[in-house]
Amino acid sequence: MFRGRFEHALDAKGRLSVPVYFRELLATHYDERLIVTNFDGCLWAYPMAEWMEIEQKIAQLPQFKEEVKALQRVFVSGAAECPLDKAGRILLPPALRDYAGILREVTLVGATRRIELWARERWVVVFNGAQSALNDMGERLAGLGL
Amino acid sequence: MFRGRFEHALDAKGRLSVPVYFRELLATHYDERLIVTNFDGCLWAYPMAEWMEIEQKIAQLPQFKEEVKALQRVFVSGAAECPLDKAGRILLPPALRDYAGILREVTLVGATRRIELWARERWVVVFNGAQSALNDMGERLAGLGL
DNA sequence: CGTGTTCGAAACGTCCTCTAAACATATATA
DNA sequence: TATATATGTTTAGAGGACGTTTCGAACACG
Repeated sequence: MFRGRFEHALDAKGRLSVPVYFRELLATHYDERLIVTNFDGCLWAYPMAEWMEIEQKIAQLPQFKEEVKALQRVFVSGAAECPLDKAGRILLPPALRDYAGILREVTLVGATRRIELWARERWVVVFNGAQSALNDMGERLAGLGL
Repeated sequence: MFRGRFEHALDAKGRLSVPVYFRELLATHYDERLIVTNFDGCLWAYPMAEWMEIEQKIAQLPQFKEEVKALQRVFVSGAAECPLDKAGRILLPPALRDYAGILREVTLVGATRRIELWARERWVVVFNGAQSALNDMGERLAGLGL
């Protein structure tokens, strides 16, 4: 399970060094392949095995439903395989970088089954938003069974 | 189960010495690893085993729900492992200190399954707030089955 | 009232991990 | 063959992590 936050920077070639902590998780619980896709104004990175499960589920959904088509057109079509190189870095395709507004500074966000990649400036906004959302959703949160 | 209140202070490197009482609880009922995360303007510290249960539950929730994403972005992404060192201290990462407004003085609050860490000034306010809240919530309190 | 013990705070000092940047090599394309 | 793009390697140094010791205050006990 991914958790924790890390501040990294792309190198001149658009490569992002994955934090050692995540690398070790990947090495011990998964393989070293990540699938990265676009969503919510940031990038979602999944270990291959997790991604396959999700893809499988999407494939079972009614293919003519609007929300399914939309999901496929954004979430599935954006997906790119980004294997870790020998220095523990991943190369982020330009299209994904553009989508997420990533130029150099990236905040890596451990989010249980995925890692989110945010352009630093966007993350600040989103984090505060999420926090106030949690306050406003007290009851719904309680409903989650935690 | 954690209970009681303690007033401690960080050292120059941001380390917090955990009260002996909590240390002994950890040693006898858990292992010596704590997961610390940010919530409600303070820090929540869980024994690893407790944390894993919560994380597990979060992983089972619908990942596209707003409240789940918010929870992951605040609660899960804030989580850092803070093992006890040989002097019974934990190192609080700067990001967590900032979040909780902790500079030096910390109030450690035993809260059953977790320990809360508060910046002293905030704690005073929150404690009084909780007190009046208890008065206003007589009925809801009764509904808890105690 | 004095003594001893426990525990937290402070002050040092060292080690070493990790990232980022720079450099080098390979591969592909024109 | 030359140039651009992708991939790999190396290095340095900054920052963080960790351990130890000493001091002092608080407390308990005789």
